Amino acid sequence: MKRARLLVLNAALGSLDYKVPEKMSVELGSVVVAPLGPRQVLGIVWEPEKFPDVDIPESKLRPLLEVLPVPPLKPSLRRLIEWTADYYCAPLASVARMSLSSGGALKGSGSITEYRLSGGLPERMTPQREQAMELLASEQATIRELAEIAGVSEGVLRGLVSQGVLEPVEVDIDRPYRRADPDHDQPELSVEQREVADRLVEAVKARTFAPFLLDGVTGSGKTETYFEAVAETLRQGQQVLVLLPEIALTEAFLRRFEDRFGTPPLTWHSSLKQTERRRAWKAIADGPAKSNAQVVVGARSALFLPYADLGLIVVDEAHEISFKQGEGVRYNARDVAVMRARFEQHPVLLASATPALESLQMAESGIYEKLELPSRFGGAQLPSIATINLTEEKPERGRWLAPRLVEALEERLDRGEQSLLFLNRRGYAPLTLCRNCGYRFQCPNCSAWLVEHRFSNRLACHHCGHETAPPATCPECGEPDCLVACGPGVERIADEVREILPEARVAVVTSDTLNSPEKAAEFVAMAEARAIDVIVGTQLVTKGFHFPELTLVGVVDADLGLEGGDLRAAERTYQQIAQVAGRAGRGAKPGEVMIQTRHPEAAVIAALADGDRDAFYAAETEARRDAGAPPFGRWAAIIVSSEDEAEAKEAANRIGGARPDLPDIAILGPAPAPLSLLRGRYRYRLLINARRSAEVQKVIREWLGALQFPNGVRVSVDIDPYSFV
DNA sequence: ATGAAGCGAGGT
DNA sequence: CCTCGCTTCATC
Repeated sequence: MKRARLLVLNAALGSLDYKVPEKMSVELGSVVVAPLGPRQVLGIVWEPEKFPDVDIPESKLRPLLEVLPVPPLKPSLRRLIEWTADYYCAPLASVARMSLSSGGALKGSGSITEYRLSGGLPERMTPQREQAMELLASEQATIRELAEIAGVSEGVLRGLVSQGVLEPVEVDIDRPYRRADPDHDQPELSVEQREVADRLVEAVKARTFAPFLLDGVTGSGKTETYFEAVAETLRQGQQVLVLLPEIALTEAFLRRFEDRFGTPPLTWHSSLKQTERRRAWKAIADGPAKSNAQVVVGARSALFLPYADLGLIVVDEAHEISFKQGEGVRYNARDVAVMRARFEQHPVLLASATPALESLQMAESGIYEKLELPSRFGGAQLPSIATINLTEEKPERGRWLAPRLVEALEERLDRGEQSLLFLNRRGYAPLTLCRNCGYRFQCPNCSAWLVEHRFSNRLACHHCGHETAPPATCPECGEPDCLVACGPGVERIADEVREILPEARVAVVTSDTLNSPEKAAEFVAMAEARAIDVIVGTQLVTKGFHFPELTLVGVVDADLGLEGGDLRAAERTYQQIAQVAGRAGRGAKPGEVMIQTRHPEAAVIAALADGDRDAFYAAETEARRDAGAPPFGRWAAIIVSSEDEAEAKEAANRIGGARPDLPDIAILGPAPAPLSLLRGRYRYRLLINARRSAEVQKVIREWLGALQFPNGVRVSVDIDPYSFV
């Protein structure tokens, strides 16, 4: 009898053995459906020896039900899944699930039915029908997805189907994509770019593991340069994965890609529709020869897809902290990308103008090969940077922009140039309080203030999504008209700009306003057409945008990111400000940057003002070395949470009580986490600081493995944490 | 994970 | 003697 050991896609279940029916053929990596009690689960056939000490008698084995018609997961991907689970102390099943993220939808193949408007009208118009027809004007999707988009029930849409208003379209999920042409439009590269491109092309041809750090100043043309490596990978008949940190970036990126290769790449991100996801997944697994899935541009989740033949990974804006997943499997896509390249034996490129200290260190120690683009493309100059000391040059009362910055804004408007104001705070004001009794609006589910959003007239929690309308009277003392907004958010800065420059066209750019690829595209088009004079934005505007007429960047509050004692605060502040400064003067006209701060003497701010990147990295390196922080030591966090505060505290104390006593590992806490209440759960945290030589993961697994916790308690481990909330 | 079984408290 | 809600157990 043939036996198969499955990695069952159910966290905490581990492996289960099954009988392979006579006429069924499975191999390692096959994706199968298996019976589990009264249910069915998805599983992956795995090497039995990876799960030792299992000995189940044959009589207990039930037969597998079905093998899914998809290529088996390759050994390189299975090793990557194992490595990720091991390194980040996550269940194997949770990691494996990311590879099969279209889930059970892979059953069967062939076609599915989608619907679109036929142009006809219903016999009777109802408000729901009208709403549906308006919102679905240019949509084609399954009934379920259309219902979601239109905000009506599926019944309403089925009514429209029977009246012929929505017409069915058979969609073949196996239909291939359009083929990209590596020689569609070859750009002129500078000498510098050419050298870097040649080195990358050579590495792609070599078809072996080779990690690169592409360190190029903002506006140096990194994308065009690595596109040459992409082109070579296409010529080799292999696949490319480009990881980008934000969806807002992709729109501009996709256009540049299409200009270069004649067709847009596949995209992979959380807002893909189910059918698009299925099609992309299948195409990626089937490989470029069959499906034309040659280049995938995606968010970090694209990293675990089952590429048939990957030949290159590019991590663009590799310093971005959003590559680190903050919940579930807390992996860092930048680091896992390097591991994947190693397992698959191909080059990997980390590109950034402000590399993470860890990446620079790897380059310096010769583990990564460093490639540099030290000057801007097309002769553009890097912007000049000045600081404004807010303790000396004070903004007017109730305002946030210093007179010198206001003057500079006026100048740009007169000259018809664009300005960008950066403040990493969404909404109108971060805190609302009652003038009469001092009541502060707090989230009921989180230990955080509610942020006023004046544009949508809501008080919102940025952690859990809780929202209320601002009341007319204070909920505490009942006084009317007594609520005051404290501190600025981007909306408030935008208001201030409109007051100072009434004729300026102001755009607020945050994840609230640019929440879809369409909105992002619309913003880029307006900015390029110079229909916007002043952009006020959060960190979203620090990335990737290229507006040649933008010549002034104002950083409203450079000190914001330095508060709170985050281990990476200085580095993040440096990166954010350097990146946003990099938006200025990318065209023919020189750029100017003004940084408002109360601490012009702080090392980060001084380094930015002097344009002395090396000084910043040197100071930060020393600080990290002293603190035993990465890359010189390692951090990990254990987060204990429960809806019951006493229970969470109890569990955390028990973990603390069982702490191992080892010479190369220091354990701090437990203490309430900085956000001690988050989404209705009370949180306690232990921090672990280890020497590089310590086997942190092993220690943590053994430490926590020996303990048991009540039902409502969740214990999660964060290796190399980025967020310290 | 998640359904089934086991078990004490309180109700008929 | 039954029902409800909760904990414990097993799933190949």
